[in-house]
Amino acid sequence: MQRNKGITQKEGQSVFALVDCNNFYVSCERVFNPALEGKPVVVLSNNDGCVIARSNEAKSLGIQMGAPAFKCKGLFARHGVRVHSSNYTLYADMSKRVMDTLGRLAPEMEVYSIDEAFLSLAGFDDPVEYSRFIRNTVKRWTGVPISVGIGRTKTLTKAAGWFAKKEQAYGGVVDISAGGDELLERLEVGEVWGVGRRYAKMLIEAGISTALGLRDAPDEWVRKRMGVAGLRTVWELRGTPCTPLKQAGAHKKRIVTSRMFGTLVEGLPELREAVAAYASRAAEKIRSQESVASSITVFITTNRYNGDPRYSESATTRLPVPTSYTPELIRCAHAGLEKIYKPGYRYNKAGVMLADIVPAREMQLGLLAPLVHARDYSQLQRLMSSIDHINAQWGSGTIWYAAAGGGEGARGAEGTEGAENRSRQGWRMRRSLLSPMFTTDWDEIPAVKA
DNA sequence: TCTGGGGTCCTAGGACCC
DNA sequence: TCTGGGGTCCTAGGACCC
Repeated sequence: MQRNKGITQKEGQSVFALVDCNNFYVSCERVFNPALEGKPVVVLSNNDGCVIARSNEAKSLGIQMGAPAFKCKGLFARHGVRVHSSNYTLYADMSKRVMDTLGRLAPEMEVYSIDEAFLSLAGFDDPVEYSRFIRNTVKRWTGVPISVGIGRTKTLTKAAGWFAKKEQAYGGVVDISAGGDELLERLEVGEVWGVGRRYAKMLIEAGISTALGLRDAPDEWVRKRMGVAGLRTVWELRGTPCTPLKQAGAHKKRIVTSRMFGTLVEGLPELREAVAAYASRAAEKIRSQESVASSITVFITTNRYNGDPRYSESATTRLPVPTSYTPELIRCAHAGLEKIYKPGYRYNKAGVMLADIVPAREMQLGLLAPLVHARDYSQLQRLMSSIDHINAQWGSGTIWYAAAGGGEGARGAEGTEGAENRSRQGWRMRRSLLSPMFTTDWDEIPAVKA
């Protein structure tokens, strides 16, 4: 290891692969509905707000990523586009299947996102051939098509992956260590991993328009204009690894649960319900990584597009003792909400963020003594883990918190109206075009007729 | 009271990613 | 009617301390 300007560099020959699921959410829908094959298909964000996944056919129609769904209605109708609400339960389950498969095929891997993973292929005689094998195996075992980019650094695998995905001629696998310069010259600088819109504009104005140009830019100049992160990107383009594979099991440093509401919300009671539901979900997430949080932030905001008077505010509460205990987190979230809530506004989004996260086992029991008897504390932990277990087995929302005003069932919006003392539940999501929970709900597993 | 260097911690905001 | 929901890292500046 050698150090220079904040960059850690590893010696030795490295070979990485980037596995990227093609149009992942659309591919998940297709696995269970083969009639979608060859058709233009899109998947919408929560509340059916905008387009977040497109099949190749939909991309060819000019449908943009992030396009508001209401602006695409005409186009969808004219071309018979199949439109789906997002079904994260299904996608998360499919993702796990893909990642489990990859885990069996590579000695080391980093799950980078719901649809991407980096693998280490150091030591394989023929990484290209092996990547084709991986590609076929994932397709056969899960039904999901993938592309693979191969290179000496993660940044180079991303560049290779871009060609593997965009240019069919490669057959889904591209190794950038052969003919790298030619590919880097064909890659627009804005497509480089780590170069976003701002830097792309700056680089183009400075006369650097391709990945190759960026690779050959002087260190000092890059350092000054793009910081050490930019310098790391440039070194990686040159084949020097600066970002190793992230260890499996690394815990998140922040956990956010936030949603746009199904309809605009004015009253405090409804906001309290929404915030309780989000705090409860965030608490589940943090318990699943066996951590506790030392601070909780609640935020609310009005619609930024509809011309309403705008207001958005957040409140952070430091927890006297780091915790993952749902009722305590709901209590603090409510206290924060009371501080920032202003009547007279129509809110369209709220959220809860847990921060200053530490592993539960590192929390010193001594800290707890003045507040909770140690035995009580372990009882609380057992209670939480029983609830999580039941919800995992029988579906999220089987057991929920009264403060959240009714189960956050996987399908969300149904069956909670009418009870006394209950708000109108306008904050719940709209998902009118939802596909069935094929893999995670006993009632919706497809039946095979023999 | 003023002057100065240097260190740490925290926070807000910017840039990026999917 | 109608515009997602997560994350990471870095930097600059202020407060505070010696």
